[in-house]
Amino acid sequence: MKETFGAVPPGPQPSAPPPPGALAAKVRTLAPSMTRSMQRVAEAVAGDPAGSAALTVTGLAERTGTSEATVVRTARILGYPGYRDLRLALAALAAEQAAGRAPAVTADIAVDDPLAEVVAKLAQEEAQCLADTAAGLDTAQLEAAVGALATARRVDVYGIGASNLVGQDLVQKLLRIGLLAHAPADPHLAVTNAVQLRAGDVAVAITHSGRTTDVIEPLRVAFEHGATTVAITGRPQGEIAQYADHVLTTSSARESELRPAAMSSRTSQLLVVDCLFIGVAQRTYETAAPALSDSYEALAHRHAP
Amino acid sequence: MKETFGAVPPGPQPSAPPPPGALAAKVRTLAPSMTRSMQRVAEAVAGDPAGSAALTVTGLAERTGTSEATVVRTARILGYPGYRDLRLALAALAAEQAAGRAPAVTADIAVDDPLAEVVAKLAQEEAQCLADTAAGLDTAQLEAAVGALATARRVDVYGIGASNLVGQDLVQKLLRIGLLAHAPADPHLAVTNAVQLRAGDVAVAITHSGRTTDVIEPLRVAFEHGATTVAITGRPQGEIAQYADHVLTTSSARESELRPAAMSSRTSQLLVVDCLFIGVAQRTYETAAPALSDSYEALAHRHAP
DNA sequence: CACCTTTTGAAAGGTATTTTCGGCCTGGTG
DNA sequence: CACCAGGCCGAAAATACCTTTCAAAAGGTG
Repeated sequence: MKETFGAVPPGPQPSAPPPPGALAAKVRTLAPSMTRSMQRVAEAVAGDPAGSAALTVTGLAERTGTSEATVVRTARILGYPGYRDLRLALAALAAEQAAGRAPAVTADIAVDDPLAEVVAKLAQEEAQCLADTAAGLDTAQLEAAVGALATARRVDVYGIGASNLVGQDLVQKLLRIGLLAHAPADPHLAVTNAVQLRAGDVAVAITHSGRTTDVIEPLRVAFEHGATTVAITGRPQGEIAQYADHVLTTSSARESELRPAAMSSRTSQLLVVDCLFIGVAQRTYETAAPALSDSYEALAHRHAP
Repeated sequence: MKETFGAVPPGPQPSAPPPPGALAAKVRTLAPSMTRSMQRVAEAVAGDPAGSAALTVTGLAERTGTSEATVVRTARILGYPGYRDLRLALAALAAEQAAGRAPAVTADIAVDDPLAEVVAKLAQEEAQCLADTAAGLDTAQLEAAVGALATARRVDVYGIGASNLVGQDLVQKLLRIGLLAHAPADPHLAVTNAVQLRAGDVAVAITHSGRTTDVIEPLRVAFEHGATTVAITGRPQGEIAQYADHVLTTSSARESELRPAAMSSRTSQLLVVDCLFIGVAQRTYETAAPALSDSYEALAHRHAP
């Protein structure tokens, strides 16, 4: 590997391919798929970006009581080509949070919190969740997914429970711009539907855990039948990724007793769904725009004057 | 490291520690003491920190038409032990100034926005929406609604289209903590249900416009049958308020062509729903907590290992 | 308890950075 | 104009750092 040699064009290209500030979020998202020693490393870099950026691989390995290999592996999991790049990102992150605003850590919602506080904390948590998701979303994957949807002959959306509602949201939106979409709530029906899919069709699976059998199964079937498959999940390493052409990662904020992870995942998922929708609407603007206003007008008489 | 010691004019102090920010200034100050090729390097890094940080010594040497040695020498002049450290500082600087120009009041999402921007704008808009809603939510009304729900014998949730999905979200949550709840999607069914309600029951209506006939109607029926009625709407003055004992106001952010108000209202509505749920869960903690973990465990086997 | 899978660190193998070293250009001088 | 410092510069060697490999250790499983 020659690293970034001739590959860099002489022109100005300031944008950063690796996400800048999403590190803490990514650590949280990916921690479950890490081994113990990797988690130690991830914790160290998330906890002290500045300090870690000052260390070499060997130094960081020593500080975390692991080996160089583990440090590199962790960097890979976090989405960087190697430690060198993680280190750069750490330096950037440190500067950013030194210069910028406080990360604003919210306390968990407690049983005896007054309602006013509950409202504030919930709003804050969900906002954080949105920021994390936006920061961690892989634009290239999104682009690919949007492209597939925009030209899809037919779209199936698989999700169970709360995720099914998100799926229905997507379906409602897609229908409004003229796409053919379904979000079967019944797992058997989902598989039955999936069998019908072929190349040119798109299947979207939504599952926070990435391990929900009832959602993996229809996606697998769709995948094997040649449909383009998209997974919206909080565990991009999960089993579901095996059957997904494009993986869109949602971030899960910390969970508390009263607010399980499943609850906050919905916010992330909806953001991703909205992005998909807007993307598709942009690409099919000629037909989407009139379809949107048509559907608006068609509903007008259902409202009181 | 003897290097060009005697050659450095005694004027400006070489500044021993590695300061992060004032790089451009330093380049200007130290430029006189630099040779021509060094100046080219210094200019390049000062002019495009981000781009330079992405390059290796060799890459930067090529871009500036010099050699690796010169790049390293320049780094030394600028006060760093070597290029490696200059590179880290550059990454930090780039992040810093990127964060600086971040705020940028969100413009509307345009048809030709690149996806990365769409993601950022959507996240920002929804976060704004959350903040607005949290700020505008009447805690007393919320408290009252929570109280009614916590002791309800039965809960009906009315909503159509996207709002119905929000209603289903609420229903799913309430079911998880042992409440009896329904969210009929069919307006006729909704009215049929509403007729059954009596004092001690709760009806929740969700409509952004506050004028959706299909939602007003069942709420009116419920109201007239003595049920406690709650309205979640963006128009607290709307017709629906007439039949609501408690009105919870959602905020609607500005709408754009591609993003109708209905879309952003969902975020607000979900926040309100979450607040209701948490409130109820707090007040029924004794039964809610075990019910929550039961439902979690019951689903465990539906996940792959 | 044997077997297999996963995880881990030591050491080998590469790359990127730093240092060395000699050529070359510049400008001054006889 | 020829010659000679004196320092600038880059090719290549030397080193530091990062990455990969691989076998041992740890952890599960039948």
